[in-house]
Amino acid sequence: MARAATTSDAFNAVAEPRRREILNFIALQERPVGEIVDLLGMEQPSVSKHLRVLLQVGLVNVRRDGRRMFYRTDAEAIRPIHEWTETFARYWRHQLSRVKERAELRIEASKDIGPDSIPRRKDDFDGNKN
Amino acid sequence: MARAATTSDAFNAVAEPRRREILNFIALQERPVGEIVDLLGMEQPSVSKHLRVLLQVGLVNVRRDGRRMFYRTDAEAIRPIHEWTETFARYWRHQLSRVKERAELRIEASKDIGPDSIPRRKDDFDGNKN
DNA sequence: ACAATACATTCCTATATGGGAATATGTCAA
DNA sequence: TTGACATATTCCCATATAGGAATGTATTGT
Repeated sequence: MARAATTSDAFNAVAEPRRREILNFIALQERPVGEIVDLLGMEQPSVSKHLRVLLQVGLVNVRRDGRRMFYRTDAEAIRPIHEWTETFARYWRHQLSRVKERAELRIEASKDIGPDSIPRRKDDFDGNKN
Repeated sequence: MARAATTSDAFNAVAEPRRREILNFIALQERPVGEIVDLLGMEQPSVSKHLRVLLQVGLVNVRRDGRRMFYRTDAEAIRPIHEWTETFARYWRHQLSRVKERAELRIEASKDIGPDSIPRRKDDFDGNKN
């Protein structure tokens, strides 16, 4: 099997950086394609294709006005991603407090032993975590 | 150009559902590969390959113990994704309250004009948003 | 009807993929 | 050393890109 289609879900769709840029750009206000092209500096066909992908997974809505198509981000479709990452938030919030504690310990220690005894960042991750 | 490598960043790495499953599974506790294979019901080479991708983008850490390799999710690497989605959270929170308001209005209205005048969901998005 | 404008689609191609199968590597135990 | 165990890697292939270039389609103004 090959990689899943970009249109298979929001996760795959937003993996592409340009598509995230577009979503950011049209989050507050709907915009016609031409504006996206101009302000984000992408090729028009490229933008149309990206918008098509986003539309298929429900990440954007469209509205036609004359010859222009106004696209806008539908934030609701990003929610599943947010929720998936949210389950991990408690871990890094945890880790953050641990890092803070350690930092304080280091400050205490360095008063006596000097800065050379301060472990580099890498050791926090490579070594014995348990 | 083809699609960006799965190893290019966390966004691309987590686009694959199996990899998200793995990340969920080893979030609380480090696990040897064999356990992931058994409990998630994937082929061993497949798990190894997924773990390699996750390792390359820093989404997991490894520790060797004898012949076993213990992997564990590094939640910190998921943070950029969470933060990107967080910028949209305010929109759907917004929209939620708007939906609530509208729901209340509909309830009021339906007392007088009956249920047929309730606009279908689609109209909320297609129509005049500004 | 016709030209101009605004988008969408098609065709092309190099490239990366994920799964299956087979094999290689590394580590321990006797 | 040898065998067993745990994991990693390689090979093969069908598939889906994303971008560039060219072309198609829809809509408006005259």
